[in-house]
Amino acid sequence: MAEEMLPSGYEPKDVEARWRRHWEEDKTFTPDPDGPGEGYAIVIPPPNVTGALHIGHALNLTLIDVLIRYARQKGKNVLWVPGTDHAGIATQNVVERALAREGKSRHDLGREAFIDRVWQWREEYGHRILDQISALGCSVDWTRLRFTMDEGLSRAVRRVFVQLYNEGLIYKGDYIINWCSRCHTALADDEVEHEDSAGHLWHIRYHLKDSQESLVVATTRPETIPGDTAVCVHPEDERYSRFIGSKVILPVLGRELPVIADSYVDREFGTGCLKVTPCHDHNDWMLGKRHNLEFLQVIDENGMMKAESGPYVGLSKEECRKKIVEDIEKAGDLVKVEPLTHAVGHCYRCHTVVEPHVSTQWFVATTKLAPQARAAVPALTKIFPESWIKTYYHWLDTIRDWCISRQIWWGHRIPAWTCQDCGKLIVSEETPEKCPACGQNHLLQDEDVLDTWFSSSLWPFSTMGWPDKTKDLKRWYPTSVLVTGFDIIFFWVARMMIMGQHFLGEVPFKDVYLHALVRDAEGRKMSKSTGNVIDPVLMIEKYGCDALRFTLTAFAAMGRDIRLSEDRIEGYRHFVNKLWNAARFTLMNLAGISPRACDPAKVTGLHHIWILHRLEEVKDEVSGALENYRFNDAAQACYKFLWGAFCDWYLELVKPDMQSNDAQRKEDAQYVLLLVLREILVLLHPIMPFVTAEIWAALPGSDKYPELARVGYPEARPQCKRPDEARAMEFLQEVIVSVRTIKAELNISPGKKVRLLLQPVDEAQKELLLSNQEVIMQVARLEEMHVDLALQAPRASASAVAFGCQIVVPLRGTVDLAGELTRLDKQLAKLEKNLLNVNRHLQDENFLARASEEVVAREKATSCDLLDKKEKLLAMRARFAEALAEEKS
RNA sequence: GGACAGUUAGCUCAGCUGGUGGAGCAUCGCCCUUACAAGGCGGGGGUCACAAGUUCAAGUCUUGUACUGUCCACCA
Repeated sequence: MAEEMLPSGYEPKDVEARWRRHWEEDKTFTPDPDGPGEGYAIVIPPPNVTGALHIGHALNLTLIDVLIRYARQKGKNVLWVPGTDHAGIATQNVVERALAREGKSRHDLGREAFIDRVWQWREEYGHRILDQISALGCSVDWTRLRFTMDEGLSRAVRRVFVQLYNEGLIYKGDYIINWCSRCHTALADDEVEHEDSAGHLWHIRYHLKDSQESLVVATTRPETIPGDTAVCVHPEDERYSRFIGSKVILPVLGRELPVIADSYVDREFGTGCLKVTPCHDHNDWMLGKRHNLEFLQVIDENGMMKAESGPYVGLSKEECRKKIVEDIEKAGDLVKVEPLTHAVGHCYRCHTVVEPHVSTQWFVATTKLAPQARAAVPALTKIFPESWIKTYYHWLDTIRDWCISRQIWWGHRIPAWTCQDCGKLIVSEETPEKCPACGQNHLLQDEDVLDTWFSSSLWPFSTMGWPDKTKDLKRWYPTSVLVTGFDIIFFWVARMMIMGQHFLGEVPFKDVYLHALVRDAEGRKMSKSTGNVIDPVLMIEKYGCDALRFTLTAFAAMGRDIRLSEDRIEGYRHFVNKLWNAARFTLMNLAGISPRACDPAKVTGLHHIWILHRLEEVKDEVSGALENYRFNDAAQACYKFLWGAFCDWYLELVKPDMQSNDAQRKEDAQYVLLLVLREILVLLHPIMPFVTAEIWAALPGSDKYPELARVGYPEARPQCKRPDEARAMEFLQEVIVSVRTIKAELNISPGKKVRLLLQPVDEAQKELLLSNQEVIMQVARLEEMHVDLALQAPRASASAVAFGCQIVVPLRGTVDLAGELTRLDKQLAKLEKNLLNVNRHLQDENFLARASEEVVAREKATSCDLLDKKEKLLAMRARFAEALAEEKS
């Protein structure tokens, strides 16, 4: 590929496909655990196997890939494990929907056939998300691809379950849990989404048993009345204190209920009188336990009223609500109904209203495990941005035990068996042959499967072969950083911390970087129903992967959401194109040469010294930014350097060198040009792997050095840091810009060559101007340049001042002379404003006394410069005004 | 009810340790200058949400207010 000319337009599609194939076949990203370099590992947040790449994944994966590729450049031994999650409920739902289209339910198939069907589905569609990860250019190690239901990972799940059970940290019990009657399964607390919804507050009269008096309770759920087993008031509520200990009659059903007192009750809310339904409300459950109340379940797992509800048996809970309100109204006990907005729990998967439900479930005693995970932050694991630490603490501080059993089919089946003969519960990694207690073999495995997040919580070590003592684990655990969205800090991050510490004795990652959410241009969440999704796959097709990646990186400022719209991606495609064209220019001028050894610190030529100086700066900026997860800064630094310095200035400045007959001069320029391009390609490669790799391969002599994905981060070149020369270059740039501005503002065509007269402040400046005369003349488009320490400028001239040097462009009759006066006045006004600001400080005694010497000196210098410039401009303006007046007369 | 963000140019956002307000896009003017019109050059545009405080000096630190957003929480 070497030394070919690049085509005139960058065609991402072919290029990307070619490099992807190459990297995969070459196993470029498969590390050797015995290889050199410090270990650096990131595990992918495993996307759902049913998923399609959305923009959130794209952001997440891009940022990880940037870190991963950068770490490789820094000589680390880098592992990125890819994989997918079996996503229990989500996947089951997807397959069930497919079945429904055939008019079947999973029950028609039966458990085994259904699970086969899910595996089949995975075979067919599970690679889609993986292909998309690849399309995004992720440099994962495909040889280590994992799936949470793999044999190895399943073994890890069983090992963890059994050990926790034996340690008493997993237990089985009757509890009130969140029940989704559509998914037909328990949900963990954080799988319930609370949403405000408009409801009603029914005020209902409960008559006292032994008196004519009554209590009015307020409820949002009258259908649970049959399950009431007490009425509760606040112990210090004077309105009700006399009723405590007496009995009330349950409306319609007529049962007797005790009146109890508990400070849990909010006296301000409703009537201050609460009906207690222990089986159908989390708080009432708590009250029931505390006061030893009866537990009466009246709604079943399908949302239907049970026999215990008496006359309402067989109704749905919605029908029951209507009916029971009618009945109470008929009896004259409905005091009033008021509208109420309150939070109602919904299933995070299917959005059905969640019903608190009492049932037998398995739990992990996270209350016991949480303190260790809490203590690890920030000592062992740092969280970026820090603002999330509090949230992390708060969640662990208020955690309840984690309900891990799910009444679905797709997932890790709980490794627990009950002996049908003697009732013994056996928890074992392997399927037991017979009951260890009675020796019979009538064993029945628990029907439930584990919460998907159970296997996810093991991901950092299960993917590395645990529980075996593998080389990978030794080398790469704990991982270096976890990069993920803050939305799964509880689901996933905290639980990985818990499991990692418990089973490996070490936190699973040293850093956690929580990135933002990607929103649409209006700041709304992207969702299919709103129709505002930006499909990353489509963006890659339209604009190329590198443009998408650069956009996401450039917007990834810490702790802030990203508002993305398609035209931003389109905008950054221009940047990709700019790089491409800069490379084309470079190659044009490098035809036939091969890189030769040369000491860049010895190169003469101010523009070379300057660009090499800037290159050192940008190298520091990029590495500093990436090491602190400041992705946007890294992208910005590259952008500014490539476009603002390299393309806008340097490429223009070397053109005269390239046309020169001086072979040495041309060679030097070629050398520096190639060097700078190569290093900027390396810097950009983590963000834009494809276009940079493609250009790299086309550079002269590319067959002699490794491909870009294997090239290290450029070494610092301290001898090239030359701030004084860089400053001198800035002076020349300002001279050139001044000429351009004069032309533009006086309507002189930019291509029109003009005469330039310069009056430098001293010999050094004069020398500087003279030695760069050719460049200035070309870039500023001059026909003549005259430098004179004692310049006698013609009065009819446009003028400016840069670094004290007077810049004069004599005007001929063709231009609008009056324009120059307004131009100068505008400049003077701006100058005056600045001067006022600076002098306000300098005239303030407090400032002079208290500000640091350094600052005072700087302000004084600025003031002098401004004053000098002002005087020079004023003098020029005066002479010009005279000339103008003469001309008029 | 608690916690956490955000409020800077028409739009989207940078601005880390306090020292004369930046970028991209958009806009206006001039240019086909042999890498790039997906481009070049130049210009215009901001009492940095509001108020008080600390300081010689505040977009930057403190407190409060307003609005926006997110998360958590059992108000029946």
